[in-house]
Amino acid sequence: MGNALNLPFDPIERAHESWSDRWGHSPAMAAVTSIMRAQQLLIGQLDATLKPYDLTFARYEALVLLTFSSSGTLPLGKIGERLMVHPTSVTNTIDRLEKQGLVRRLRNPRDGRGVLAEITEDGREVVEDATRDLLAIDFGLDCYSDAELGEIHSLFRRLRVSFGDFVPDPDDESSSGAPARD
Amino acid sequence: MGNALNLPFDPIERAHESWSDRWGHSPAMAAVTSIMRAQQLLIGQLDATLKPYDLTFARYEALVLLTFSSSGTLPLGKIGERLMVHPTSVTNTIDRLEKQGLVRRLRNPRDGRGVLAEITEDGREVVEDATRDLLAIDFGLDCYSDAELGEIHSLFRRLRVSFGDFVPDPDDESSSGAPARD
DNA sequence: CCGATTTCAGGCGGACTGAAATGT
DNA sequence: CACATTTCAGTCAGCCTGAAATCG
Repeated sequence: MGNALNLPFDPIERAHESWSDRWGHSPAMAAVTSIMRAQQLLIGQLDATLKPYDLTFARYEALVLLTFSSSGTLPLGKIGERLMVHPTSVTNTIDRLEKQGLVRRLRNPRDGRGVLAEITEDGREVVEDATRDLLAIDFGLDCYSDAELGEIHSLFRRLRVSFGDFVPDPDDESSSGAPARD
Repeated sequence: MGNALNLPFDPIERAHESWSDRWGHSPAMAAVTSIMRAQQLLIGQLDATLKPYDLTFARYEALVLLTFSSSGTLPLGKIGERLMVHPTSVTNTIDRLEKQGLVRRLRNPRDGRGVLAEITEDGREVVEDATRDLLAIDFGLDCYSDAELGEIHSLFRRLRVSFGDFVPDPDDESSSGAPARD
């Protein structure tokens, strides 16, 4: 996984202190470095957990998305939209999954320009097994309570809105992180 | 930057709903996908902000670290330790910064095995300018209050401890995220 | 000789750009 | 024709492994 440094001090805290001395206290600087490191640790553990299946978290997500479709198929473009990844990355992801026999490509019967990815029986089995393993490690977040996980989810939803990922439903107060006032 | 999808729905929320139908409610799954997306958005904006200086956030961090040293120098190994990156990644980072004239390599006078990276005058200027720009966008986190930023920092400190990044000072209650007892 | 530090060669998965192929 | 969808070729930064070189 490449971590477990066990330093006798917190390197991020130390950087934050030096930073404050030079440019002034910046909670944003401390937070952003924390987020970067957290993501690095999490993706490391998730990918390590999926390694027995020769999957990465990105490919796992694509596979899961296909199981959510009633027909087990989705146009590549839809996959890219839902996973928020570049079209060429989708092609690459589906290429790998297809070589592993976890999906197959079909011509889209309703649009000759399009291609459908269809999950195979092997793919469905792998998703079930991999999901069991990921749930067993709580997606790397077992140090948090459900309430804290909800807090994280809610805080970052706001960030995604502010970056224009999606337009929040004005009737949904959970999108703002604060109670709605009509 | 590659984002600003402006979807009429939240793709992560939708995935979470389908997930709940199939494998049960998992706040961890929702949180981890939020974290992944947040990191992707943030690194995109940080790197875009640093592009005029031909820097990435990773190289910027190395440069900043050097300014924190009183001599303006650090052994490469120390840089790797503080930034929590692989030794070969440090070599690569310093290579690039050296080609840009922002650091230079020196033989470590106290250890013939070691190499010191020293920030140049150009390097110091670039750090000041780049820092100004990053502060101007609040490191991409301008949608949060200082209290929320502290919350994020504190929550992820706990994650980093649980992954063994460092051993928390037992006298420091901020390391646990919960009040200390005796 | 053992161990620490850094470098080098090389591979890998992911993200991107630009252009092409194909079909609506 | 313009437009949408996917693919291909190629580049790039990042992260890793394994082996070498250098020195304590």
